[in-house]
Amino acid sequence: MPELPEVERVRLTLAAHLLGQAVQHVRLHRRDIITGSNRPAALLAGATVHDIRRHGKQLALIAPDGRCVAIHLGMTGSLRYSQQPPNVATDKHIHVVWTLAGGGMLAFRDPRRFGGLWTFPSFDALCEARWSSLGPDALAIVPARLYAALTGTHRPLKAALLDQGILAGLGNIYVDELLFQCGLDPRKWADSLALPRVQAMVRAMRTLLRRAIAAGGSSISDYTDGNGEAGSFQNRHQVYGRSGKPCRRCGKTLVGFSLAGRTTVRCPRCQK
DNA sequence: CCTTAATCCTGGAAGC
DNA sequence: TGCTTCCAGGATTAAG
Repeated sequence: MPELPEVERVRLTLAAHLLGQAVQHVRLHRRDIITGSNRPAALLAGATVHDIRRHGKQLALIAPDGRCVAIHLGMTGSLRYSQQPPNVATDKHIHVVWTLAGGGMLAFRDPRRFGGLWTFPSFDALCEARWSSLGPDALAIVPARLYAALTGTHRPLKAALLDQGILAGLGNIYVDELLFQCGLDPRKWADSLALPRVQAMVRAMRTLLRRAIAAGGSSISDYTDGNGEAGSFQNRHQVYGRSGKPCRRCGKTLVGFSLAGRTTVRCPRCQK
């Protein structure tokens, strides 16, 4: 499940292959994976990949003239670069394949299809239609902004942190990990945190996300980066997926429960 | 405002 | 072994 660290990994690995490369043609195997024009030019055919940006969990491939494709990987989406053509005949989940002038190929694959592509004539149009409804990126947000957002909502902390309109980039894995790092109960009210605690949370969040990126992200089910490489941060998870196991800090049994419609794990001793 | 539940979808795991 | 059932979850939407 790609969250900020995984999407950033994809961005970094793809940038190395795609920036400055011309898109020769695009092969679309599923129309309904795309919102907006699905004409080849809208999918960057004939253009150069000028920039690859990320906001929260979303990516955008941008052409010099501003044309862009926003990509959300959803649960099982992947973008993979290769020198060889992907085998579309045997893999029914490859929905889009870009062929680059240099011969490289980029494939968008998404078995569960919670992800998708959105095409726009300009970067401004993308921002207006999609990114403006997102909160600040989790790596860029300043404490005062997060404090104001949390103070303005009366919900469990976990529910607020999962809300992409408040903060863009965290999903179920990193919210649970962050709350453990902060020693905070996910059920605690978002509007009960004093500013110093939010300041500490932002610091912990940056550290957590940077470490996860450095480790290549978390490969839980089938996540891999743009080169098909798995990450290793799942081996360093403190709580996510560890319900019933001993807390790595205090030894007490970690407790799993449902919160905000999500599987949640916390340490009853370390998180108050 | 807030909540929960249903929806989309497939593969993997669990149960019988 | 082989079938059925359940479950995972990001984002959106509807209903309470």
